[in-house]
Amino acid sequence: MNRAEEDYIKTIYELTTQKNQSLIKTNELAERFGYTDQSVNEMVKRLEGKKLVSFIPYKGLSLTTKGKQVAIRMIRSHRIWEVFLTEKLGFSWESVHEDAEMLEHATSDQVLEKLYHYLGDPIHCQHGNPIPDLKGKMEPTTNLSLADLEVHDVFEITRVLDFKELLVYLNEQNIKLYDHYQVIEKDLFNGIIKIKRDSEEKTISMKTAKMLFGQKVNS
Amino acid sequence: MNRAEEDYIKTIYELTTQKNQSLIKTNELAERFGYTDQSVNEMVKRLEGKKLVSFIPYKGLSLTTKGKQVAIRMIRSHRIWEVFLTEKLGFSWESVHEDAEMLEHATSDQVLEKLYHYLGDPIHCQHGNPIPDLKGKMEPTTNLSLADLEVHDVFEITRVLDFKELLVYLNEQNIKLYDHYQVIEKDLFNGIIKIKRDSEEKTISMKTAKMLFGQKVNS
DNA sequence: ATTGGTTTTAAGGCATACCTTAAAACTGGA
DNA sequence: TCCAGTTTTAAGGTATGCCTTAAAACCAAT
Repeated sequence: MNRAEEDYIKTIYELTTQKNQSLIKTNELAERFGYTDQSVNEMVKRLEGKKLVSFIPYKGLSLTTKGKQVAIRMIRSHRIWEVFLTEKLGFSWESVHEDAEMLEHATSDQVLEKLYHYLGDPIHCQHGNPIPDLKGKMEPTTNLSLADLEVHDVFEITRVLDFKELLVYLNEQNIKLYDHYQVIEKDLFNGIIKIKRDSEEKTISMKTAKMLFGQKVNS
Repeated sequence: MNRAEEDYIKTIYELTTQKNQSLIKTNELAERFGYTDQSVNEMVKRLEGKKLVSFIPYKGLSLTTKGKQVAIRMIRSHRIWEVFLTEKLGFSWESVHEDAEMLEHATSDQVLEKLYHYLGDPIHCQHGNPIPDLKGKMEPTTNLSLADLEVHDVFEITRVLDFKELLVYLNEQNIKLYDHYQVIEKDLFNGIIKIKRDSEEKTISMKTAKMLFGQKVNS
């Protein structure tokens, strides 16, 4: 497994999870990476040869069990490093992605497990994404977003997309993980939602609201 | 700078420092890596093109100022990671080299400096090697070895070679950095040296003694 | 059943970083 | 000064991982 292969595996896993579908297309991968279809096709064949990916021409591709294990190992590594960088080194949550991306590929099993214990066996990264355990099991992620709520609903944010511009915006607005917000207005025509925490009101776009996940709370 | 180039730069620096000479030969590099002379020659040309190495055919090669900076940055990264792995994660000193080797290449300047402060701005790694500062300056290393001493001399070990078999042996013998030992016998014919700490005597080979560095102490 | 658009494959290229074999250039000692 | 041995370069090969262009295969809709 080299860096290029690892990136493919991880991206296939992410796309499959995000789209909640079992098969993805090679051209979706190509678009994500900014590569040509042909390059992706070549790599997919290589990964198929290594039994990491199964590919049915004209249908789509998916990770094998082995491929899934590799992907989850990298996600575990990535999220553990994110916790280290924020909790121990004091990085802000919007600045850790790239560094975690590099470090995750340079981490042996021994280092990863010792680091994990050193961090106190955390269950989530700073963005609320679950950290898979050694067997690859992880807490199911909520896909209920703020945009799915109705007026009067109270919502706890437990997960946000690891997307730099969003995170910078949330910093500016002082919106944090585990904050509770009540929906006070939903203007679908303008695509705007008004939310309130204590006496503080905020107006955010539906597009932004769709990037904040969590669960309803009894108010 | 990719991984291969970084490894060349670092190895050129190490060989130059170890041999205490300004020029090294391409075939020395080839031998160290286990590559052919031709492969090394090609890479040296590439590095020359990037102004990292200067090469005078039939004379030898050396790092340029730029190349030296790159090398020292990597050594800094390597030794900082070694401190982290031993001090924070609890790894033993003989087991950190490979992991530090991987991590050093995956570390941004920001992470390296925050990590350095997190560790309390250490001056040495666990093997006693100095950690260069941000400008590349580092404490000069002692090259006085235990093998250079005479009977009755008292010696403080301040640096040991980062060589797994040696470190395992030192663990077994409970010989640690900053320990003081007195030379009580030097048997050049058999290549053996007897040393004493408190009332404990140890017999080590001259070969081993040559891997332990430090300074004379007034007894 | 044909066709138009999508998807895949084929063929050839490029850069990196390694390899082998063999020729050419240089060095230093007799 | 010449020659033997060392060092370097030349030429061509391999695998990875990307590229372009173009042909072939397939699917679905008419």
